[in-house]
Amino acid sequence: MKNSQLYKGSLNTIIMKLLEENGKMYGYEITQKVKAITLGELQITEGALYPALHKLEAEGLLDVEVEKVDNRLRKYYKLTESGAKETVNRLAELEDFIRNMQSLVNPKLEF
Amino acid sequence: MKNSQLYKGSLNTIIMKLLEENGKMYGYEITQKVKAITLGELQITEGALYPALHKLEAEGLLDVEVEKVDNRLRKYYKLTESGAKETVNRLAELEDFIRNMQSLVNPKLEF
DNA sequence: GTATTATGTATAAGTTTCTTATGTATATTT
DNA sequence: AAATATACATAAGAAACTTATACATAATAC
Repeated sequence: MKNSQLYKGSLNTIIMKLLEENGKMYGYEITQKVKAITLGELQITEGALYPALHKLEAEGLLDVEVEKVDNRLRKYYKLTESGAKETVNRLAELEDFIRNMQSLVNPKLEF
Repeated sequence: MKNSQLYKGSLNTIIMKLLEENGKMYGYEITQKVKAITLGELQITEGALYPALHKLEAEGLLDVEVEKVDNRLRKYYKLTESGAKETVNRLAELEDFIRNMQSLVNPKLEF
C-alpha cells in the first residue's frame, strides 16, 4: 500500500497549497493532480477529500463556484483572502514539520 | 501552539526510530529527547505516548523491561526482532512521505 | 516548611481525520 | 453492452490524537 498513516493531517495543507498555485480547482482535479505529482503514491479518496473541502469552505478559507462542463457538475474551489493568509501559515508549519522529522530521523545532520 | 495536525500519524515512527538509535528508552525519556531534538517544537503528551507504546508492545514490535530507579518506576522499551525489521519499512515510508510532500509544496524541484 | 516543578506511568472521554462502503449520474472507452 | 473515467456526496466505523484526571516520589523555589 501507498498511503501510510503519515499523511494523516496533511490533506488540508495539500489542498490549500494546490489552490494557491493553481488559482482554482475542482475536487476530482485535485485528486488527479496529487496522484500525478506523487507518481501515483498518494491517492486521495473522495471520502477524505469532499468532507475536507466542505470544512475548509465552512471555515471561510475557500470559496466555491459551480460550473457545468460536458453536462457534468464541477465545483471549483479557490482560496478566500483569509484562506490565502492561512495558507502561508500552514506552509510554514509544514516546513517546520519536515525539518523536525528530518532532525529526528537523521540525527547526524543536527550539527 | 507548536504541534500542528501534521504530526498526526508520525508518533509510532518517531518512537521506533529513537529506539533503533538508542537501544532502550523509557517513556518520559522519549518525550524529553523529542523535545530536545526539535528545540521544543514537538512536545509529545503522555495521553498520546503511553497508549502508543502499549499498542506497539501488543503488536510485538516492542519489548518492555521494568526497572526501579531512585524509588521511581521506569519501563524501558526496546525493539523486538520484528520491530527492528518493521522500523526499516517505517523509515522508508517516512522518506517517501517527505519526498512527496516536498514535491507537492515545492513544484519547481520536480524537474 | 510548603508549594511548585520535575520525574514517571496510566487511563478515560471526547474530537478530528481518515477508511471503507455505498449512492447517484453522465461520458468515454473497450 | 460492459467497464472505466469523470464528478460529487454521505454515512458508519476505525485510528490517532487532545484534554483532563489520577497517582506517586524527588527536587527546587519561595
